[in-house]
Amino acid sequence: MTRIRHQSLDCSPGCAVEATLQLIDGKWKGVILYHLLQGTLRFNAIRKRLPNITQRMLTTQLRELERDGFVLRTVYPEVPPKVEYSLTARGRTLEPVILALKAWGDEHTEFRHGPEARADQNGILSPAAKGTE
Amino acid sequence: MTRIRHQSLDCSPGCAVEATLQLIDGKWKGVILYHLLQGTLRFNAIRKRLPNITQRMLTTQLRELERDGFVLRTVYPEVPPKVEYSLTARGRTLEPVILALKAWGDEHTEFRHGPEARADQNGILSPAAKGTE
DNA sequence: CGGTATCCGGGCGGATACTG
DNA sequence: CAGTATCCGCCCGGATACCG
Repeated sequence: MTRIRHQSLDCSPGCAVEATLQLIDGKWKGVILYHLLQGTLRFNAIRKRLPNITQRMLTTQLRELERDGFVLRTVYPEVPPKVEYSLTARGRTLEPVILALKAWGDEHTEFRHGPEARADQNGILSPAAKGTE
Repeated sequence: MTRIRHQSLDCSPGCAVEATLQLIDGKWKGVILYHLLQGTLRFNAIRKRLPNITQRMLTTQLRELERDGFVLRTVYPEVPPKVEYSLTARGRTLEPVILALKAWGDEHTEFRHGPEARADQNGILSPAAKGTE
């Protein structure tokens, strides 16, 4: 696994764009990073924020983020186990990128798929823990 | 088709991040957008900048970008045919996002596959410096 | 020149069951 | 609680051939 996808990075100067995209690609990585920008989270805490992600996928994506040096995984040898995920310094350098993505989405995306998806028992964390940009 | 991937956008506030990512995802879209930021390009002109993209893929990605309202396709009824691609106003709103991706890549990516790929026949934008390890 | 049509392998990611 | 293991469908995207 490890999200190889395909690594033909022999493109032009735009190469850097591709390279970055491949790192935060993966269907869930962007959102995970976004949530971790707001602070350390436990495994199931992240799950609550991504209602549709499967356990397997969350693990996979987190492992890849960890492998890429964006996320720090801290295991507390307790019973029951407790694992916390936080951003590394390198992970935090992605903040402008993530925020740019979010800003654009907020500005130009309309969510049209009925009102049912708006039901969200959140309030877990302050959603505006950071500036709008 | 059209890059459906999967549209379970019922995520939390980070949803906008996902939404944006899905639009510029697709292995080549980011780079294509990047190059089009620099001006109108003909089909084969784009191909030259993406040495590894296949004709089919370039067409597909351009069609999706067009369908998403990012790219304008102009056909000149000549012989031989001439088709130009340019960004729409909406497409240009992605500029900060693309530039954020490129900036991060320039700063944090090392291209490890020999010095041959450093040959850029055009310093269109700021080529910036490659990062340290 | 700028496509389209078709075939096809592989990875991506979902579902489910089991573990420490 | 926080995983791992396994099975498997489906989409992504490459290769190739042909068309206006």
